[in-house]
Amino acid sequence: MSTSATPRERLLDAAGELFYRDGVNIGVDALCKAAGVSKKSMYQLFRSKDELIAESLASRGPAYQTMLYPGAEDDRGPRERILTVFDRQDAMVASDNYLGCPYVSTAVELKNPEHPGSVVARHFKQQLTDFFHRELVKAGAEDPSTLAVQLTMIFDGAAARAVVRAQPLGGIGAVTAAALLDAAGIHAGELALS
Amino acid sequence: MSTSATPRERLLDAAGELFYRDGVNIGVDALCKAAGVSKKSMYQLFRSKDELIAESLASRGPAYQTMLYPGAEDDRGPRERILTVFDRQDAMVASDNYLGCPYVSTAVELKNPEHPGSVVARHFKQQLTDFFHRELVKAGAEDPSTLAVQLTMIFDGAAARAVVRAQPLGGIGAVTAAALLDAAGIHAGELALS
DNA sequence: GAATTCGGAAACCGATCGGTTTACTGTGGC
DNA sequence: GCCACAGTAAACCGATCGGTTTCCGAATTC
Repeated sequence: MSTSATPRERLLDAAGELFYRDGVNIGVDALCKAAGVSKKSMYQLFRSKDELIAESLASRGPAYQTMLYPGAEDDRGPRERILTVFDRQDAMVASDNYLGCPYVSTAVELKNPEHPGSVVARHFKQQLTDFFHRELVKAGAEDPSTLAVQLTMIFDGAAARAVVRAQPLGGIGAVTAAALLDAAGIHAGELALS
Repeated sequence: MSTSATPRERLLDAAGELFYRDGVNIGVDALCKAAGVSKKSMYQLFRSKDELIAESLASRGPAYQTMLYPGAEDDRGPRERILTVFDRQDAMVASDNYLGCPYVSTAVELKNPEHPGSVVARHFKQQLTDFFHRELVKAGAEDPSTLAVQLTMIFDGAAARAVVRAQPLGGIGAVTAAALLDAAGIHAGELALS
């Protein structure tokens, strides 16, 4: 455990990992011990455990999205860029300590949709839908809004399937997304004719 | 709270509701108080809280499936029978105290896939996939196994979407399932030619 | 009517919960 | 040297955790 990072960074990192691995009911004591930070420091850096939950979720966002979304340098077509998300999710799911999408899992545990952590989760899901939507518009999809939501749903469905450890069916998310894109007439390398 | 049912039934009912509404971390005291059962009775009816979790999940199964699956008296085609599941899910999701599929949510909270409750959840998901599979075979689907898994995934994706309270898009599960069935060439009222 | 069983109420156990407080150690500025 | 600050360790708070035990009342059985 590196002491180099600031207490705040160490706390956010440890919280991100422990809330994911053990659930949001992990104790504050265990959290602080893992982060090498005193409870006193934690409670003057964050108003409450609930706020730490939300902030640790939010702080994971950029790295998570970078891991999931294709970068701007990927100049393949929208279809390929969309399917990249599902391929990368498949890779994460294959890890045996995968416990579902951190945002959905946290929202499930929190139950209360008004909880600051739930708000962050909702925001992240919207960003995923927005990414799909942008690509679908580029591809000239007929109904990009509906299709973007459908793709988000498949993403979360694939994650749920991994959580319950249903018999693995490799790449099922990508296959399903591809089927939906096929049905919408969105083919490889294709851009909207304009 | 009815005192008519046996302590075991009252306990299973209360557990089914409270574990769903408040999460599996709800205390045994609160549980027993809600059920009108003493802790002593609880612990001689169930070995542990974990066993109660599993048994209450299992006991909900039949009613849940009856609410979700079309009955044998529904003699419409496989496509309609499959879409019925999604329509009924939509109705459940519309309730403002919907907190996701109880089986997936519990598995998410338990984290441990070896937990007896997780085993029950996995079993229920397999039963849903099996239902889809049977209908798809009746419809003469080309690849019923893959398609059944895809439909299960859409089911769980729609539930996840409701949990994070993403902007509601009514019937999106049914629409997506229908799109997948269309793509597979499974049309209304159609039975396999044999 | 006596004995036995069932089950609820509640005390009890050590551990942990979220959160606060005190006391102490380092490290920087000046 | 000295002061102020950041931060850790640990005690402390009342509440609750999963689980066990004791006690006692209300049935059931013969």
